[in-house]
Amino acid sequence: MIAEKRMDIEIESHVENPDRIERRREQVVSAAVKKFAVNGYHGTTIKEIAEAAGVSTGLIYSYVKDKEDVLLLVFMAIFRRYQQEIPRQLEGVTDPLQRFCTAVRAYCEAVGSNVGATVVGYQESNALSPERRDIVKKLELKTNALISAPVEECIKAGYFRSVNVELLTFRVVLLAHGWALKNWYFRDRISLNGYIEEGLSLFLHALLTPSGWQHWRALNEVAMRPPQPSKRPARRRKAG
Amino acid sequence: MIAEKRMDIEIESHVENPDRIERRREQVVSAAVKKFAVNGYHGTTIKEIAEAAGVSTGLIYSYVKDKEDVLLLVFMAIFRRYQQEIPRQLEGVTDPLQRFCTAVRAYCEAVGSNVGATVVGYQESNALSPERRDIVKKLELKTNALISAPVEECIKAGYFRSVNVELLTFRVVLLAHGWALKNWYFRDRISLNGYIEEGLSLFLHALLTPSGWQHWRALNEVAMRPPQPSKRPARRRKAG
Amino acid sequence: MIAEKRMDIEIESHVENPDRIERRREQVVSAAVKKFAVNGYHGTTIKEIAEAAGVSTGLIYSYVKDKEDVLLLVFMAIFRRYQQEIPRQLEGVTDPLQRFCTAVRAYCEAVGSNVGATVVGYQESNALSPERRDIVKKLELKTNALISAPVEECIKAGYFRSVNVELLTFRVVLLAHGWALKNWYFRDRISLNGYIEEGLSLFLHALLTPSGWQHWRALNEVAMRPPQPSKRPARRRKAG
Amino acid sequence: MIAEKRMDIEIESHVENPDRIERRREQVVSAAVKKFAVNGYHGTTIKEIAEAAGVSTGLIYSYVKDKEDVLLLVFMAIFRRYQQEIPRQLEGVTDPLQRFCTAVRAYCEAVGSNVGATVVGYQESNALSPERRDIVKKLELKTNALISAPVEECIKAGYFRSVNVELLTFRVVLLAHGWALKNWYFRDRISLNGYIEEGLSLFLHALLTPSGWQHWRALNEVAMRPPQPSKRPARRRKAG
DNA sequence: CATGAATGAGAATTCATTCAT
DNA sequence: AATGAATGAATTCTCATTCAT
Repeated sequence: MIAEKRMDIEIESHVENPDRIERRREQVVSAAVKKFAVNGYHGTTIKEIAEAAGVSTGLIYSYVKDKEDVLLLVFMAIFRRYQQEIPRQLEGVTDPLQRFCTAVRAYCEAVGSNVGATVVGYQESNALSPERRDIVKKLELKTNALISAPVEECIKAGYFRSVNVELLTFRVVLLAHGWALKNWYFRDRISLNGYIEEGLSLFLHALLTPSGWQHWRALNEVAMRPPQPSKRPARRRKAG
Repeated sequence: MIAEKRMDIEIESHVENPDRIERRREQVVSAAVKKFAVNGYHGTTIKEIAEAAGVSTGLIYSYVKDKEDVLLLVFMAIFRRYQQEIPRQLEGVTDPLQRFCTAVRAYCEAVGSNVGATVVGYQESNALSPERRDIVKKLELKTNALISAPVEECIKAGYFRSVNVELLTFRVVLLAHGWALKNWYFRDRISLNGYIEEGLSLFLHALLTPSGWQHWRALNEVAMRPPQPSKRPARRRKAG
Repeated sequence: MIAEKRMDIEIESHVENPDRIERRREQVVSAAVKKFAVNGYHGTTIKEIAEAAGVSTGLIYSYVKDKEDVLLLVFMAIFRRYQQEIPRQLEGVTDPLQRFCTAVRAYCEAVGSNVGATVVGYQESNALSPERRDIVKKLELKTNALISAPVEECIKAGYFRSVNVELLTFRVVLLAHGWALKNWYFRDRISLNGYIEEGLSLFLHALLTPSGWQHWRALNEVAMRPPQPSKRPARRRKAG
Repeated sequence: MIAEKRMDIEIESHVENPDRIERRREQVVSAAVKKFAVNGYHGTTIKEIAEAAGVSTGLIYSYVKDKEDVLLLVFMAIFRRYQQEIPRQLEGVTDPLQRFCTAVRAYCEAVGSNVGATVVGYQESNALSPERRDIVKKLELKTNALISAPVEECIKAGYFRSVNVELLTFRVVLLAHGWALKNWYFRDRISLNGYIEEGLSLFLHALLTPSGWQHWRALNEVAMRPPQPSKRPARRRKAG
């Protein structure tokens, strides 16, 4: 946790006090995300970020080397969120299938609660210098591990067919990011929850083995957190 | 068809001759795609595009109102490609299931043969003014129709479960775009073909009804282009 | 007359035929005046002039060295007008006082019938290169002679007090140009005629000697072209 | 008075401090006037103004929205000068006729001490956008009031014939501006003072009633500031 | 002679970054 | 530490001028 907390420690700052650094950077990143989400990275000036953060332009440069660093901080904040939210929701969940579903939901919800930043992540990733882009790629792969682990568990447990884990993970990631990327389209057509369950259902239909289906039914009879019934006619069919 | 071909003529130009317009714009767009793919829209100057296209900066402004128009032309070129390639490959294919598979493959291949432009499409779409963004959205929805039509045919024929067509279409789109978006990752891990078939397999497993599976097997006995065998243990399950 | 007609012969042209040169230049100047009057010299492009003249941009450069030459042609056209109009109206007028009044009226009317060009003359004169500005200055002084001659005659005849002829001439010029310069203000307040007679009246009151007044009254009894009565209370005063 | 002083504060600036704004703008306007007077508005680049003012190009845009604003500031500076100088010289002068003469002289002197700016005013007024042109027109009319008031007083006092005040005012304005407009001509022929007194004499001859003349003579016997005797032979004639 | 596409130098403007206060 | 005025390099876009057809 401390590692994550200080993940951005590598970014240079003229200021000594680490707490102050953290506080100021949060202030700036939060303002930057807002602005970037509306006008994009290139459409946002440092001055605007400073104003939105309620600080002077000069101050930003005490906590950041250049404008790109602000973007990198935004990326880091996104990934930090994933690293915090997904494990938090997985806490105490032990069943592989449940862990998979929970991870997918947690990821999608994390994206959903920060559509702006996620879109910025996609749209502006090539505004980063190669080195910084590498950092982001690493963070991305690290985040993927949060999804691929439950997938592997499900395969090992015989619930999922044996598929290419990497590709599947990536498809889950796209499911989540898709909500952000095409938010303009989905916004007034479907709820985030509906979107998630429809996606999850597609994955389960594609992956569950017969034993997996059995386990799935068993889980849903205990019914801790059933997917929305309307979205699973298949279950009833199977149940019937 | 002619309408699509001249879609970009609506963009203002000081030059009258439509052939010349088309030729010059192709020249410019082609150079722009190359440059945008490397440095992004904002990271590319008009001068660079002009140089890459082997023309003067002034010339560009004879065929385009401003830099944003160049980006719009790039988008239009992408969509034009979809509108040309997918129907071309569907020509003569009548079976719904085959049409679905062919459409998915054609879409993915179109993206694959123009990764640069597709990524630019994602990354820079918010660099467009609202009106132009609307044009792009419309083109996108129009392209989606190329996928959703076969999906609906498959459902009507009883081959696919009855799912939300819009969402499914969108998922296919993401499958295709995913190849471009994460190309940096997949490039040295999997071939485009492998990527496509893995994705297609996932969709089929998720969607095919028993009758769909039957039809699928029948099709593959004629065996024009079978999915990789290792990916279909499920069939046996259903059959059993 | 031929000299004036060919006044602009010094401007280079790639075209041989003098008649064609004249015709084309007239076409261009007339278009230029229209455009300049609305958008000024700097606000008008060669392309716009060409369009307004119904020719190609290239053609203009066959009859003119550069854009400034077009402006110079405009100036020349203005002065040609003065040189034509004022003498034409003075033709047959022999009385010095009448010649003065006629010259003033003719000058003002010439300006009035070409407000646009006159304003351009003022506003853009310093857009000319020094050499061309010198040409314009010479033309201006030459035009002034049309006014200063009658003034001198009037002084010699004892009708006018002996004043500084140069200054007075210049004041008459300003009277005429004033109509153009402040046209935005006068347009809906007074007619050109009213403006002229008021100005003329002021000059006469300032200049006429007693013998001048006497002559003036005599002239007006013959009454070829009396100033508007309402503007000459002074006469009555003297008469009384 | 304070209102006038801060008139230009209405022009947008990124800088808050009004004193700094005023100081910087003066710096820039002063440089701009110099440059404009030589090369005109269009012939002067922002870079040149910046260099002449000893600042960076960027700085100018902290105090001004665009280049046109610089021109507007130049205009405002001209009018501010009139609004300051003319009232200052009229201070303590109560006699209508003296007020008229003083106002005319003050106006001409104000113009004379800033020929460059005045010429720019004429030549470049149509370089302004309509809204800004309106501002300038209003300022011009406001300035005219400084002249028309004494004129009306003189008429009311019976010193002047009853003439069209607007037209007369305008003629006085042209007298003053004429010095600037044709400065290239007058410069080596006559002093500003000679020019003024000749002009004033013309007006007085044109306007003074018998009672006006009487008052005039009385004033000049007290002889605070007599017009150059050589320019007023008329008086003697009348007196005789 | 006439055309109009092509050129490219030049201008206004923006904005990341610095630094004196 | 914080401020925000100042800098100036970089970029988009324009338009006078040329020249192949």
